Amino acid sequence: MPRRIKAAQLALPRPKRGQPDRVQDRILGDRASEMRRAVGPVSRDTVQDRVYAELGDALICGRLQPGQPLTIRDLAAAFDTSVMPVREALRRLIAEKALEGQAQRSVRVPAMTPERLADLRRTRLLVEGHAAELAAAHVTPALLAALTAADAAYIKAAETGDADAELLCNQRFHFTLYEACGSPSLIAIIRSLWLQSGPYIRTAVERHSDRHRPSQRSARGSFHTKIVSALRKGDVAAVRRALEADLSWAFDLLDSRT
Amino acid sequence: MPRRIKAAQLALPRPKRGQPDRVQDRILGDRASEMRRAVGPVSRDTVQDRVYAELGDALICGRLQPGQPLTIRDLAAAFDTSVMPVREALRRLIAEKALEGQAQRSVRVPAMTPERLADLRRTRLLVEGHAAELAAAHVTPALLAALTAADAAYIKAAETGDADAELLCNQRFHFTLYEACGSPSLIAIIRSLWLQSGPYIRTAVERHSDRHRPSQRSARGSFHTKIVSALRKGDVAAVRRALEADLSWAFDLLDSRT
DNA sequence: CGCCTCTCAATGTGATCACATATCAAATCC
DNA sequence: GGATTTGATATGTGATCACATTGAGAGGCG
Repeated sequence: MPRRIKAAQLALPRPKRGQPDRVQDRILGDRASEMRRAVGPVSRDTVQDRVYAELGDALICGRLQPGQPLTIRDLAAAFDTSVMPVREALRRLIAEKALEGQAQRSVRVPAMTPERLADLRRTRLLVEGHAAELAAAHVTPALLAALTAADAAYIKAAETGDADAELLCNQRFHFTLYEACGSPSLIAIIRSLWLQSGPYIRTAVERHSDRHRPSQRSARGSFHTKIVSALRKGDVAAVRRALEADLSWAFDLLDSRT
Repeated sequence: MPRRIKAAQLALPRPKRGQPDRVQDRILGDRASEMRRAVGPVSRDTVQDRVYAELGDALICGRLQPGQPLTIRDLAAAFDTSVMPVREALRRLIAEKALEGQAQRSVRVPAMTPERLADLRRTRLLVEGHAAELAAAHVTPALLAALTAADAAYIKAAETGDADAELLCNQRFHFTLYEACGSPSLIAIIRSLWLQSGPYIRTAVERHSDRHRPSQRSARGSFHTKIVSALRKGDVAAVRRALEADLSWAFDLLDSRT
């Protein structure tokens, strides 16, 4: 378990040290940002929003290992900012249970225990299953097209063996489905659950890739395909069953050798 | 809609202005705190933990009105601290969707819309219904005793017409049940949902109290009693039905005249 | 009279300093 | 030699200052 946070884990857009400029200058003074501001009503990001988004991506994609400590000053150095944006970003992630932090103690990525794994599995089956049913209840051709494309992208990524790409495509497929459920509260809950289970899921995916040859790696893709075909038929119950099979497949990999 | 936060809304333990001491001195140097620290492994609270807890209570009990703006400096003055603890407490509540805040803009208690109400209702029925089923699956005599006592306390509070006491007893009854479900992730989700719906639920309860005489105010208590008796029989499905009736009763009051 | 612009106070965000606590290792005692 | 204590360093938390953005009201123009 690495004691220090490595910049590579965060996939930083640009560490760009040596220049004593401030991040807010780089972002707010950036020509691209100015253009975006002029073009559309884009919600003006703050620095802490960027830190939060980067850390969230790192968690969902499993670039941060369970149990790893995250110190404010190290992260601030990695993002080349002061401690303030990091403090608030960590506070948000702790509130969403994506990180755990006791008072006056270092923040850590939660450790993986069998109990926690079983708990997350049960809750995800409940919430994501319901979201899938809601989405299936008012399915549109546009949704089917988007999911078909996302499914194809996932299968392609899985065959290459690139775990990062595979996890990203899996995330896109699922959230394309969930965001069609029309329930902001459910979507927020699901996002929190993904932040919590991200560090573990990567282990499952890599374990599967190690065991199987590229041509056999599309097991999960077949679940996605089943979801799409059930949606096309309008079979709500079958959509839920296929989604639950997909989730259970990943969690079963973790249970088999924890 | 009040533009300024009134200290009474927060039920502050002690504003105690005039003395230029710091809150952390009052808390950490307090004799009671020192005793607690010596006695048990109590998680040492920080100032932001206290601010967070106070604001959370105010939200769940409906002392903050939907749409009301909360400014960092006003809250800091009300709590007699600097802005730092308030900033982090608000950030946590925003992350839990209990408050809404765009970048560079004031934090507000979310406004009540029919869509949001319907969304919260549906999600609460799903999640709290499931938690109740889990709790019913392994019910214990201790749980039954605790719920019976909480039910009695609620009915008593409802008859007095004290909305604050009634809401507090209702909260205690429900969370006594939910915490028996054994799922940390579900409990965290439910807490977030209560923070979100608290500002609206108070309206429902007060509306009911206005319409009915004290002797008729125990409508909700009868739902609680039904939950307990179903639990005693071990009838899981009936527990869920009774809980859903309780929740629907409150939300129906809001739908009837929004 | 209505709409626009300009200005100023209010407010959120970031940076930096100060300090108490936690953490870890070397030193000490039994 | 192992457990305990005592240092020094690391780290989270709170306070304060600085600054850009927001929002509303006064003033001016069509």
